[in-house]
Amino acid sequence: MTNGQLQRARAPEDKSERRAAIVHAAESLARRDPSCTCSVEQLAREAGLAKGTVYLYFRSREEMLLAVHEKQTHEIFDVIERALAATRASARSVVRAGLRYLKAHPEFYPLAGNCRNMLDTKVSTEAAFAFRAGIGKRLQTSGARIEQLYPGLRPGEGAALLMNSYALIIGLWQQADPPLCLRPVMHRPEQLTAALLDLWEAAAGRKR
Amino acid sequence: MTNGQLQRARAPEDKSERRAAIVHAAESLARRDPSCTCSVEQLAREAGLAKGTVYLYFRSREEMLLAVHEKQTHEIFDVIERALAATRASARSVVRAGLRYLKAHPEFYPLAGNCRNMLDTKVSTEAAFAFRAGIGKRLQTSGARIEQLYPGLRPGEGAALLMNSYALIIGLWQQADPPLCLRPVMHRPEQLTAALLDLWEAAAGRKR
Amino acid sequence: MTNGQLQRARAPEDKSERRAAIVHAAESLARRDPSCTCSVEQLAREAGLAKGTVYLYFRSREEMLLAVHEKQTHEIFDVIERALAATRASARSVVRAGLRYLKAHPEFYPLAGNCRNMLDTKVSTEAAFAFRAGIGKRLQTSGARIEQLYPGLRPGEGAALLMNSYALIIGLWQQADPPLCLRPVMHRPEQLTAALLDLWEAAAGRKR
Amino acid sequence: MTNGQLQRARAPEDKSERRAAIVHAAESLARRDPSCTCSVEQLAREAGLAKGTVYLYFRSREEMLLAVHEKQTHEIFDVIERALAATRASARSVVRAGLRYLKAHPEFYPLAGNCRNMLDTKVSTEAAFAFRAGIGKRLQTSGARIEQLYPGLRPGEGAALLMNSYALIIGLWQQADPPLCLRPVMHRPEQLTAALLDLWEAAAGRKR
DNA sequence: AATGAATGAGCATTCATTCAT
DNA sequence: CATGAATGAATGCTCATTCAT
Repeated sequence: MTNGQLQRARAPEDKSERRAAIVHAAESLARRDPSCTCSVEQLAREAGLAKGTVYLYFRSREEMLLAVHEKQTHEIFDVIERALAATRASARSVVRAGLRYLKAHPEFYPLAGNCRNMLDTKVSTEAAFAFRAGIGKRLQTSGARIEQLYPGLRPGEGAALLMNSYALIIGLWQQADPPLCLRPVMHRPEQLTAALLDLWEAAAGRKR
Repeated sequence: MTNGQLQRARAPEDKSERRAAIVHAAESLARRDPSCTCSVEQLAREAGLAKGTVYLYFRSREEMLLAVHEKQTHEIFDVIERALAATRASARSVVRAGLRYLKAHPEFYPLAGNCRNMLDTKVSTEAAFAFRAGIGKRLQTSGARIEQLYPGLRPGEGAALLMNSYALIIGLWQQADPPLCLRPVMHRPEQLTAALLDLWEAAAGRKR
Repeated sequence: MTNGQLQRARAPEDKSERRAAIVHAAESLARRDPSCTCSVEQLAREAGLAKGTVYLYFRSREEMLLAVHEKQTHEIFDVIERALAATRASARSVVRAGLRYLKAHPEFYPLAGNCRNMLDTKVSTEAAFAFRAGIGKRLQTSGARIEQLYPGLRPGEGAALLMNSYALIIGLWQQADPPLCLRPVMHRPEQLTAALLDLWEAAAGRKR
Repeated sequence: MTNGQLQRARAPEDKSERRAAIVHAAESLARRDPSCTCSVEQLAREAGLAKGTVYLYFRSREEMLLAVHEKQTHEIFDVIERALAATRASARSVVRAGLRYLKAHPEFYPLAGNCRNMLDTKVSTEAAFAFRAGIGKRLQTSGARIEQLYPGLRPGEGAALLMNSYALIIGLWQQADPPLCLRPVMHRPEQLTAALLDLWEAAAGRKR
């Protein structure tokens, strides 16, 4: 960086590193800005890049935000799979692990909430498909692990349980997170835990 | 209507009638446009009004959309309360009633999905609060009824069950509705029903 | 204009007046800026309007520039028709009249030169068609008058003569106007006159 | 080519060969893309080079396009001079030869049409001057040959005739090429030929 | 109250050009 | 010489909101 221009990423590994750096910068920015309406301008500034450079790594603003969401989703799966792999894995321990991640990454919520919108309109079909395929694979893997844990589950029900949990989490956030001025009716964190456990225990108790 | 202008709404009841008419027009429009990106221009045209007139009844575009969402949410509560009031009310019958409403009003989903965003940024605190309060009251009432039905529930758990159901519905829609190109991992409608029944039956089975 | 906002154009005649005012402003601007690359921003400023207002009267930047070109083209036809209507109309007098107009409106050239580009890409089909139809009609009318003047011409040859003249004028401007640093080979104004007269006299001399 | 880089052009003749190769690639590209809006990126790809390399041979995108135009213009002169050199050279045969070239190189038109714009704004004075000087020389040479053919012409009138013909061709293309939706008033190819012959025969018939 | 003309902030994206490698 | 990553100025257009009529 002799004169203000960035070190250039020439090798493929440098490039994916830079891509990751942009994603990381966006993640930080999102954490600070709960509404997650960050403009490309802001994103670039945060990453220490020129606007145009962002477009070397992402086809559109939303494709970039999707990448952030994707990264975080995979991180959650990592967490969950680790919890599932533990010797004393239980519904409770898995649920707790997932929620712990979310507590540390509150920006996950708005990103997840906008995901549908982004995929619908602003993301190329290929990118959308790749995203989905990646998530889908994790869902299958972790789902299968859950099915081992709870032999009452039929094939696919493990994945479904994960998806339901996810849906519940996002849905409750949308309804009930504080900024919503919902104090009077606000859900208490235990409500989410309890509901998740209901889902998991219903699964656990399933008999074929 | 001497000069192309609409009849004026002078009496208070005329005014709330007109307000309702705007909400109704927006609802129709939203049903036709699944992405729900309708501009104020379109909304006004659909209602047969001028753009400016909309702002006599709503402080912002978002407050108007919120009104649509509010109306629909109350309609769902009506449906659910009716189902709960039936002699042979059951988790299954209530869940069915709710899902039937949603099937007939697919525009509910995107509206609900964007609700959080709207409340966060574009809606006055009072309007947000009023919305929440209204919903909260329904939640309490219907929740209480559910608690009567399932005596194992503690106070508040009926409302929580409703909120959880709602969250699950919205969350699954966001993840799994077809436009998301999620075919491979796509949820099947039964998944939603099954998950909802899990929640409701867990509640039903609760012992103090 | 009590507070910086423009007087509003409500009646249809006010509106077309405003439209004309915008066209006029653009014309002035074009006269000052030979390259005619004016941005919408500039155009609006010149007209004393906000950017958005321009889009109330024109569907796109190029549709506006086309309107300028159209206006000028019709003005040339006016000039030519007047010359043709004179008692002692001759090739020379008509050619002179046209060239006099162009001398006073040098911005005509770049506008005409870019016209093709604009029509090809940035102008709605309807607008393009309307433009062409309008010009076409003038071409027929004036062409017919020329055919009266020179009875050797066959139907359509009058219009063709006008179009050829026009083409020659634009073409020579593109090749030879001073800014082109073409001093050494530069055409002298008489060359254009002479060439035009060649065309007109060839027409005049035509025998059936 | 050990590392994906092109063989380097060291000797001067290698360099002008590469320059010519770029021009050739651009010509091909222009032929395929009638609007001629090709970006430097595309141009470079077509030539099998990196973007930066183009800038080793041309100072700007426009200078490169100008080089294409220059090449084609000289080719037309070649054609015309060959026609003029024929034993039975006539206005008709020369005109025909020129038009035949254009028919085979439709990309000539947009290039010529944009030429003025390029020269005005995006091309260095030296490059513009060199271009003009080159064309000018050809114009003189061919013009002189025409003056031999038609002894009625005064010095310079041969060159003027060529320039006029050129102007007419470009001008009519801009007005009348199909994409302009000009069907009703559209010029027929014969119109161009006829007009050109008018010019040439007027010249031929000139008496001192 | 109703209207709709006027406003103008806001923004993603492109692409010619530069320059570190 | 060749490369292609980085740059960032440049810009047309939208649309929620205001306010003169």
